[in-house]
Amino acid sequence: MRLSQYFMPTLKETPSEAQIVSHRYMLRAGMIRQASAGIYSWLPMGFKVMKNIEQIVREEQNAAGAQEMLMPTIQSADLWRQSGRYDDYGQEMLRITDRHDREMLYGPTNEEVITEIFGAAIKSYRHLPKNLYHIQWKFRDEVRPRFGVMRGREFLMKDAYSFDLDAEAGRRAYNRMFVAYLRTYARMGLQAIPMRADTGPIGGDMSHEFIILADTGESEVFCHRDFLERDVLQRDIDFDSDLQPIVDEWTSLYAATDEMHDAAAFESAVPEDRRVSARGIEVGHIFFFGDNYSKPLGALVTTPDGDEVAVQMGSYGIGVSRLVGAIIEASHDEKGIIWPESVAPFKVGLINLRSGDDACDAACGEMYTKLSDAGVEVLYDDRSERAGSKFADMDLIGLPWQLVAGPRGLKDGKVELKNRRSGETEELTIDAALTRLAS
RNA sequence: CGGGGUGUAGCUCAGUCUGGUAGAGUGCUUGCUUUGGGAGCAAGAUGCCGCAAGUUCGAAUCUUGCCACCCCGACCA
Repeated sequence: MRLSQYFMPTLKETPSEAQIVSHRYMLRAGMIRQASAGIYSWLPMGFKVMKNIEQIVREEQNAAGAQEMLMPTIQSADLWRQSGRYDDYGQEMLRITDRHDREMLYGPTNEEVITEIFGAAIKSYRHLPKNLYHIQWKFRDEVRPRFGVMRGREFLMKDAYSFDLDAEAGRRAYNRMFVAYLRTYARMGLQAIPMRADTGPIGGDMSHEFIILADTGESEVFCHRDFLERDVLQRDIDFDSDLQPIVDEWTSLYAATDEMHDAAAFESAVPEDRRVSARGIEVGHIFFFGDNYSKPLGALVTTPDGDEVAVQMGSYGIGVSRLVGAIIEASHDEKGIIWPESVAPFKVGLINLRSGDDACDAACGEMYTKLSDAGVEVLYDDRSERAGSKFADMDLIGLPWQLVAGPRGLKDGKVELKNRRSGETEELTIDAALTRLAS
């Protein structure tokens, strides 16, 4: 993509409404534009990042055996009356009336809809287990939206729902999602820590929040330092195998948000030099809830014995749009964003230091074409801006690599390759730089 | 929902107290000079001063009502 043609309205100054770093950088980098409180338009670059995140989520869900579908944003109030949540949900639910005076709502979550769909189609234990998910916009009418996309009212969420015959099978479904989540975040360059979450009236240990550490996190968290040194991607996962050992490995060490925190337990379980107390951002939540919805909504299956039982369910959410902000919170410096390569809108930012100069234009044109042909996504800054503003913009938008060509280096046939994260730069020939980036 | 605050150029903000032709910086346009970390000079364009009613000869400024947005708290993916 040539920057001269790309819609990327960057700002030099920070709009006054933005407080936290991800919000400031997303506005300054031209990734989003606020439409109204807690509701954003996603401009091309922000949209690209969100799509990259979504794709990682999708791949890992599929690998774990979940099947993608799509449910509507607008739901019927009647369905929610059956589950009893229409009145319980309160003002966070955006209620709508259609032209026939029918009560509708903009879905804040999808348990009712999926349970109805499942219940209408699946009647026998023979068709279990199932795990269905979608990636869809949700709306929760927060009293006070803030932090940009981290806590908007409208947000994109992946929510999966598992259906099993009994609680033991439900645990296996839960474990698959648990491990898939670890992998999903790791692929985005995040170290997410599963923390026990409140299971409410159901009880048990089958609810975890996935938390990443960031100074601007909304809640205080406490955990063992070992979590920060683990790499779940190192081993291959067979989702058909028993995943309990891996789950145990990730749940045996102390990790809790402030609501679940027990200072005495923390101190006895974790040696002093391994204790981490920090702030965290919740980027996912998994929950096993048994027959809470299947019972009232009549999602019953026949058992091998011929009995009818309500199906055992779990739900598994990942805040996709929130992750865009969360990744920035976890990965930035004073100049701007630092994208992990897996979610970066482009891999390389190609900077032509003097657009209009024949040698620079030719060298950049060649590099742009060859990288593009090699399947490398390049944002080519061909604008006739000054070097300083090109560097500043490129640092702000945080592409992993900056490839810089100017008259000075090109005299010797050299270009400069800079790693955004480390700041290291290297002078290379054009061919060497291309080889490096295309590999 | 309680408390506080702000609405003036794309963005950051002055001007409001004390009513009298709408301002600055930045960004934008044009030209020249520049060109390796947000350039210099010159010329230019840009506003229902959040909306509505009122007071007044005259309202960005005073009064009333409304709307929007932000911050703190309580609440949440």
